[in-house]
Amino acid sequence: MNSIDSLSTMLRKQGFRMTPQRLAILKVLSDAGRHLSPSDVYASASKNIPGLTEATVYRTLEFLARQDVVLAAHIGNGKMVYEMAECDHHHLICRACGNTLQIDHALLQKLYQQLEGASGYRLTTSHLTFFGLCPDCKEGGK
Amino acid sequence: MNSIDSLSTMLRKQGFRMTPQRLAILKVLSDAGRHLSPSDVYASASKNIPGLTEATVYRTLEFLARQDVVLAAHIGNGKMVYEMAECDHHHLICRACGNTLQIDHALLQKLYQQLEGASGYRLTTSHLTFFGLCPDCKEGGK
DNA sequence: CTTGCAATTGCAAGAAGTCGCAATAAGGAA
DNA sequence: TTCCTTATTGCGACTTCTTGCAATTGCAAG
Ligand SMILES: [Mn+2]
Ligand SMILES: [Mn+2]
Ligand SMILES: [Zn+2]
Ligand SMILES: [Zn+2]
Repeated sequence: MNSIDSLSTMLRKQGFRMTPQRLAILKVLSDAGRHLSPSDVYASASKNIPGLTEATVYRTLEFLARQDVVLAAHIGNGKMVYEMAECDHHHLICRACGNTLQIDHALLQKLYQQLEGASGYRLTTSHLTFFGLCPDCKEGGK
Repeated sequence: MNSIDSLSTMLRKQGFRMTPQRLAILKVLSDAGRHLSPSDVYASASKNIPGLTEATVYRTLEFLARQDVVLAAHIGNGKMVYEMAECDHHHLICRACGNTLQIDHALLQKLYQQLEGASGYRLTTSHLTFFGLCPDCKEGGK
């Protein structure tokens, strides 16, 4: 649990508290290694934390996202999803068949610099979702 | 209502029906000229269509988005928003103060071509939301 | 080890959004 | 105009997500 331990230490230094609920939710996300919905997280984490409520799951996921510990995304299935913030990436999803592709953030690096230069903003988004048609679905549609 | 008339004709040709509900919702969006939430649309449109239900508003907005007549976005206030699809643009929003900036799609044109080339997908998203810190808020935070 | 404060939780109510189904009605054909 | 097909609506139940508040509890200080 090295990663979770060091995250805990870091968060405690910021004045936040590491409750059993937070640790369990962090462990679920860390073990899954993929996008999970709040109800996925609730289902797994409540096995170890019997009294856990869904409201706490929602608040914890939002908290972890604000601290840049997890990434949040709308991937078009009507539910928010979360995952540990490890590699910087984005998603490209086919509107027709749902096929998805990861896009390395490096590809957007130049655009980000351009946007920062033009706007004066400091960009912090690092988990975009692009939609389109995959090579297979492109054929039938057009 | 030239624009709505021509949209109606176009949609009818595709086999869709232009109901009073759809026309009223389209007029609300067209008159507003800005992002509206489903409940904003419902509040305005139900003045002219007494029996209108929120479920119909949600379904109509989703329908119009799928037909590329309106653009949908999550702009970070917890509610979906919609607007007529007129100029292609994106949004850059300050996480701290909420200040927003429009970004012309032309700035992303090159990235889109790059992504399409690398993935084989045909990209259809044209209403992204970027988050960051505006020049003012950047100072205090860092 | 105790104590105390404020961060966090559970609870419960409510807002936001989705969906199946039967009734309605748009609009093309006759 | 009338008829027919089927897209669309209203309804109601349900899922997803948010929020105020009082009770709990992490954890730092003594
Ligand atoms: Mn991801
Ligand atoms: Mn917009
Ligand atoms: Zn596809
Ligand atoms: Zn700002």
